[in-house]
Amino acid sequence: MTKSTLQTIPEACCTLDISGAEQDKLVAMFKAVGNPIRFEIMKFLVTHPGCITGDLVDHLPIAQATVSQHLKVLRQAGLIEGTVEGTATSYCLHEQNIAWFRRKVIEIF
Amino acid sequence: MTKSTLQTIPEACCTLDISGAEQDKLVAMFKAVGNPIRFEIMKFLVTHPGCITGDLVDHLPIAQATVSQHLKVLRQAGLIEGTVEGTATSYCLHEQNIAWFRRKVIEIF
DNA sequence: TGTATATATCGTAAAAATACGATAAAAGGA
DNA sequence: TCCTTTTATCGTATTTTTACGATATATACA
Repeated sequence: MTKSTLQTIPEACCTLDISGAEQDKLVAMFKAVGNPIRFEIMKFLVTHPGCITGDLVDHLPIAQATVSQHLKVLRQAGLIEGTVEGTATSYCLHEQNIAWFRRKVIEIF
Repeated sequence: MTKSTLQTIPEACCTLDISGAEQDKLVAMFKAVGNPIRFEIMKFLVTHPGCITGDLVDHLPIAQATVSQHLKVLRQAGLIEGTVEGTATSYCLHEQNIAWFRRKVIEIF
């Protein structure tokens, strides 16, 4: 008797309205924030909106180049926004995308 | 003139009540779900609660050993629970931890 | 007791992430 | 214009993650 004859996959009890590019975007956000340093950056931006890269470099135990790299990951995930101000760059959470993120988490989990 | 003399770190506009082991746990959850295969597993468990490992192996484009490894990551992050039933293992979301996860996301973001 | 089934774990190769120093780029001030 | 400041990017070493086949483990069944 083959496996497929007996196997009972539980019925889908519901549907989940996420897939494709939207799902990829959400997973990228989870991945971005699923790193201790990047989570710490997000925390710092919640409590210090508009701070510049140097503030984060001071706050974190890693080199400037690495902070910059992490900021890039968060930017590309759409979680934060950088604004060039003179020689500095000011960072904030990307409120609109964060709101979307929160909605999706609530929707799915 | 030194940097510290002029630098103006923006005031903390608020506090964020997460740190230490709790923060580590949350980051681990984000990391676990921040992988396309593992997110797909979570989705499948939402729609097919109580399914067994083999169901996931059938549903995913990767080897059984790899699925098992991903399930372990999700288990260790506290996102899912496995129940041994005969030779099979039935998986479900860990509802209590998922609820905590959702609360924390809402609280922070 | 032997065999089949289901899953977890082991060992390992390949790919990706993380970190750093060095350097480029871009703006401001002397 | 030259120097300083700030940040991003490049090149690269190291670590971690991801994937696989092979194998161990544990239950069920004949």
